[in-house]
Amino acid sequence: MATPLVLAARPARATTTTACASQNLIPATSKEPPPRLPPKRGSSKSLVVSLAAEGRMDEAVEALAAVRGPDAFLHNVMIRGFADAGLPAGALAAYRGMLEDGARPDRFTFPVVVKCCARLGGLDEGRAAHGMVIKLGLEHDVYTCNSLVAFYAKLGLVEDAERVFDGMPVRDIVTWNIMVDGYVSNGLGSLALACFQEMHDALEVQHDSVGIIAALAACCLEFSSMQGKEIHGYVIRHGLEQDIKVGTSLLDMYCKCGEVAYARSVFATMPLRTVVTWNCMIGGYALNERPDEAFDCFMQMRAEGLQVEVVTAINLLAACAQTESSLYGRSVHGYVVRRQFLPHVVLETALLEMYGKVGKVESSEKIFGKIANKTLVSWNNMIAAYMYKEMYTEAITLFLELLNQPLYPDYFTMSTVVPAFVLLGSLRHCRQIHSYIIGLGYAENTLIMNAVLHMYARSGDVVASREIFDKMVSKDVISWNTMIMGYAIHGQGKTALEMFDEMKYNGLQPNESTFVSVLTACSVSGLVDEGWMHFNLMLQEYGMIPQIEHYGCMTDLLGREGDLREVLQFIESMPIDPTSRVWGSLLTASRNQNDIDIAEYAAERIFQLEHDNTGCYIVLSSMYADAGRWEDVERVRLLMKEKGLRRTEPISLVELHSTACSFANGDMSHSQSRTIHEVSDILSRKIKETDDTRNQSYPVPVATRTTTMPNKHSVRLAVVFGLISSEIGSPILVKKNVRICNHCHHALKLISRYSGRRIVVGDSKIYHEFSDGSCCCGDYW
DNA sequence: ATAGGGTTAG
Repeated sequence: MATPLVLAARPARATTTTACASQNLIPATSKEPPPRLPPKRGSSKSLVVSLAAEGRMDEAVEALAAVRGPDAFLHNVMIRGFADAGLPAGALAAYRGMLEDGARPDRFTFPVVVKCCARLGGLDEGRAAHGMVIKLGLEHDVYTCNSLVAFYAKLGLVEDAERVFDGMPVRDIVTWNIMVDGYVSNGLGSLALACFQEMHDALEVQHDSVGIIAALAACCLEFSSMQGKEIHGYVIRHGLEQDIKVGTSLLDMYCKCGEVAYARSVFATMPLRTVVTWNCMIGGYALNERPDEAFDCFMQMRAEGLQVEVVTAINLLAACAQTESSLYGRSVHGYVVRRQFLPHVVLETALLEMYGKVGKVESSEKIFGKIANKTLVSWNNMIAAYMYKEMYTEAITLFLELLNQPLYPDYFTMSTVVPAFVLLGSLRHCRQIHSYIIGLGYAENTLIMNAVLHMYARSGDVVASREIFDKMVSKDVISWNTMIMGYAIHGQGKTALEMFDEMKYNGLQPNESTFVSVLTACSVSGLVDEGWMHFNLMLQEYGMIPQIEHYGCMTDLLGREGDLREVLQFIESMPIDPTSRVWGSLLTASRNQNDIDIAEYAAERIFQLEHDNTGCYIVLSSMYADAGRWEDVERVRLLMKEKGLRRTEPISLVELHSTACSFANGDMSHSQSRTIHEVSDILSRKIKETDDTRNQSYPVPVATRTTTMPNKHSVRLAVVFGLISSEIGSPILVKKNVRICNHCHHALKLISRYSGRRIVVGDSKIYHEFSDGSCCCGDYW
């Protein structure tokens, strides 16, 4: 638009009269620029038309007022003028004015009006317009119906969109494109592709780029590069590959379907690329966990002189998040500050996520605090950042704060925060979060209820898990896997296997994870034959090649049997390189058999893979201690100190009716600590007296502090406190963060007998259910 | 004077 000369001569920022006066372009007495005179117009009608076309809507409204009895055409001009000027609310006001004027809307009115309703998310207004369309007999107009289909699809009302679509006597290519795109934007990839196919058969004309782009987006949703490749073939056959947007969409589709090589070749053969093309390529590398290639691509982009934009930075940050240090991320941060890209919610969220993933949670917090209008994604990422640093209390606190916001937690929120409740190990909290979830209306959301199932099972209440499971409307493989695993970790192997059969009976196809659950059940419950049977079943019946996790379970299973040489042989014959988890399984087996030589061998292998495996040092050290090899205990202690490793402080949490109490080793902080310690001492003495099993009384060296004495272990204090503060006969539930030592395991078996209580202790891997002198784990864990 | 298009966080 041409600016009046008198203004153009003014310095940009000089707005005072003196500045203007000094220029001597405006008379000193005039504070306002002279009124702009409209160019000569033929009539008041054409004045409205030209003002509306220029987007000068205030003036257009005035001009319209001067027209006597404006017709539908002129009203349409006004509506369109507002819409084009980015004022959908104004357009709707103009439409209402049209109705008040008694003008009859026509086939040119509704496409714009309905589109404005869609943009404003105004469902009621859109429905009213739809009613008017029918009243005026315009329901067969293709343009009008197209806008209605798009409107309903955009508001997520796919069925309404389909109803309009189905009722159309004539459809054009745009109708079909809108329907395909409508399915895509509602996450219905396979319906979109079916519609795209149907369109192909129904229309005589070829697909255009718009339809192709929508169909490619559907392939992304379906993670189907196969169908994407078919479309790619169509594109080539019909000469659509020259279209940059089509090329970019193809490249994006390949990236999102994990086919980086194809994406790269599309990229390489594109005659022209836009910034968006580069953004997609950088984002694609990041998505496929190839940060270095993302950086290379970025450098190349800059070398070609392209301007970095916000999306480029966001995609680049995803790559930075995958590097070890915060170095790259910090430099991108500096860059976006210099370019003044901030504030920008998505960018800030990407920054906080990046800092979270490289472990700089304070930086995340700082950014989070500054985001003016946080989205749910911002909250989710901040919670995830806390979780990554194992700051569970902070994660939960933030989650509770989120519940006070006008935002609704989604699946990502829940799946991020539920593990915090799991690790906190408090059933009370589990029940709280469960009721929140119901309150939020997620009771029938399979993904979220799966997380809840898992949470209860991990927190010691597999019965609650089962109740929820039975009530679930639509169970998927994960629900079954979770339930089987729930029984597995509670030592109920038989029930787990029954669930597996029932799952198959219900027509569900087991996947790799199902077998991890099944094999875990067999190993925890010592079902050796069943374990082997299912291990073989994997390949024979389901054509699945056992993965390292399955071998891990088998190692556990064999370790139970006792022949450590056999376990070692099994590990060495595996077609996959054993991981520290597998060697850890051998370590556990050798600890149980008291074979220090093999334990040392396993530990060595673990240290080769993970020099900082704290648990491994602890097991080794306790084996040395049991053997009275104090100089070796000291050696391990020094080694850990050298590496800067500190053992995870064991914490045990006991759940009572109204509260949960946590205990550390040798804990004296509780108000009843004296009594607790006294009772623990009495029990400890009683155990030694009546010990008629394999127990050798442990040597307690002078050098060892009281806190390491087994009867001061956190789990004992928690159990004793549970015993003295709950009703006689009621079960005790304790959750601890590290595995239980054999002294405590032995002691708890006997305590369960003496007290006549069921004592349930969850460690970091499984649940031990002690009753009447034995444990469901069969003394192997 | 009328409808529909590619890139962004988990």
